[in-house]
Amino acid sequence: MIDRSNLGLVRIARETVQERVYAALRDQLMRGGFEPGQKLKIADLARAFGTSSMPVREALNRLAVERALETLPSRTVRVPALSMAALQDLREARFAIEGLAISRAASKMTPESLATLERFIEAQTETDTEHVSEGSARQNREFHFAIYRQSGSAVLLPIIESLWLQFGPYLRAASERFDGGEGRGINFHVEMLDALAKGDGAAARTALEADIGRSFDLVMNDEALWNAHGGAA
Amino acid sequence: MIDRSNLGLVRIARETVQERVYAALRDQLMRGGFEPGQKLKIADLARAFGTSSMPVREALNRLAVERALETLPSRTVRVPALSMAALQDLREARFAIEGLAISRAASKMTPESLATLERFIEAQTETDTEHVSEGSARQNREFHFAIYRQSGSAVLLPIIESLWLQFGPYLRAASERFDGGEGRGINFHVEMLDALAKGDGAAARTALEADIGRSFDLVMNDEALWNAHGGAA
DNA sequence: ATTATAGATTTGTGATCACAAATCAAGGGT
DNA sequence: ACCCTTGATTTGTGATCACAAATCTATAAT
Repeated sequence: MIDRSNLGLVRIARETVQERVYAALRDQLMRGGFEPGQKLKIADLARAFGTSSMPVREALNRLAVERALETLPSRTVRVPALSMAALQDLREARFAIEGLAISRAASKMTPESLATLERFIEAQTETDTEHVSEGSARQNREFHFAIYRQSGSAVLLPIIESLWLQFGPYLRAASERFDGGEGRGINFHVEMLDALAKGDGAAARTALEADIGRSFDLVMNDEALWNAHGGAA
Repeated sequence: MIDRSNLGLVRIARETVQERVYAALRDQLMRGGFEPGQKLKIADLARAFGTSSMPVREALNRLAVERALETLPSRTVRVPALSMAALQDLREARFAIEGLAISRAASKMTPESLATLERFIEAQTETDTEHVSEGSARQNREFHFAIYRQSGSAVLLPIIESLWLQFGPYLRAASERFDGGEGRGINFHVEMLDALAKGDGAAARTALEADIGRSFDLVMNDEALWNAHGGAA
């Protein structure tokens, strides 16, 4: 089909079609590009990506295993619609797991990693005055995962990514409300950075929980969300 | 046509070939049936199962996403060989996550669920005098997951299953040492049950950590394991 | 004897096709 | 009018094949 003869000595690890499709779908999910409850059909996506059904079905499978998507008994795949109880469940899990990661990171910070976090915060405050929804979500993500990566835990990282994927479809709603909301002044990221700089794991954890908790509050207090599509999944 | 009007209540969901293959491989991994570092080839397994390569590759993919297997840059799949550091990482994660699950379960126990746990312990002590390695591993698994299920967390359960899968290849070594070891008398399961019956989440968590910690100690103190195949993964 | 290289073999990825279950739509019976 | 059934369409699963990258092996050069 496509001629990909070896023009590129540059390429180290070859990139499979499945990975491109997976990355695209994952990104879309992370930024809330799909509606909760929306069904994803293999043939549609294959046509959209210009591939056969094979890479798409493997990408969907992978996302389903990561709990970013759910498989109905009829084998069709859809974006999960979280109930209020499911959101509480997810929030508690994020508190515990990301809390563990940040408290571990607190004792492993280096001047370099602290500087990196500082740069993220600066970039954050710049875009903050503009529009939060778009670039800031990515900045936020980078900031958090820079910390989690610093925890040095190969076990926790993929788990946390899965948790973020599960919250993904609601993240757009959260950041949109955050955009116009009143809580803009408070920046928990600064608190987190300060605590990490001091090596104070407990304080860092507290600030992180406040940060995560706010996102959830924004979603869970949004009446419009729960009237639109029945939240009982 | 076949009448499925009333019979349909029995059968819940049709079983795909992929699921059978997945279940078989997963079970094998859980009981330590594969060597750490062992490479799994699609064609071999397909021949062994009498299927085409398709269901096998999807099952392997799924297990890789669940971290029960790892994919090398050359796309070949193998059973991960955990380093000492990786085991410590895994142990801490299990402390935090399963600890959260049991402390949540402590406030949700019912007379029925307590009775179920008690039955597992009785069955355990019976097989205990015989041979631990085989049936007891399953009993142990059932006991733990009965608790985790009682936590009511749909988020934590699949995460915990993934953690158990990661420890799977070393579980055989642990239970074999446990078999002849001196620590037989202590049964942390009883402590866990007592704490759960009182609704004491903290005590249940402590007992659970002792239980998990012992498994890891048995593996991590086994010199033979680390001399055989270099533990630095 | 060791390393390098070229050819052969193995192995995974992606496309295409056949099949069966599920979903949807229309028509008939109560 | 409503529900049930029947048939058509859609959709996912599994098999087979073509291709390319990776691995292995044997041969040749130093």
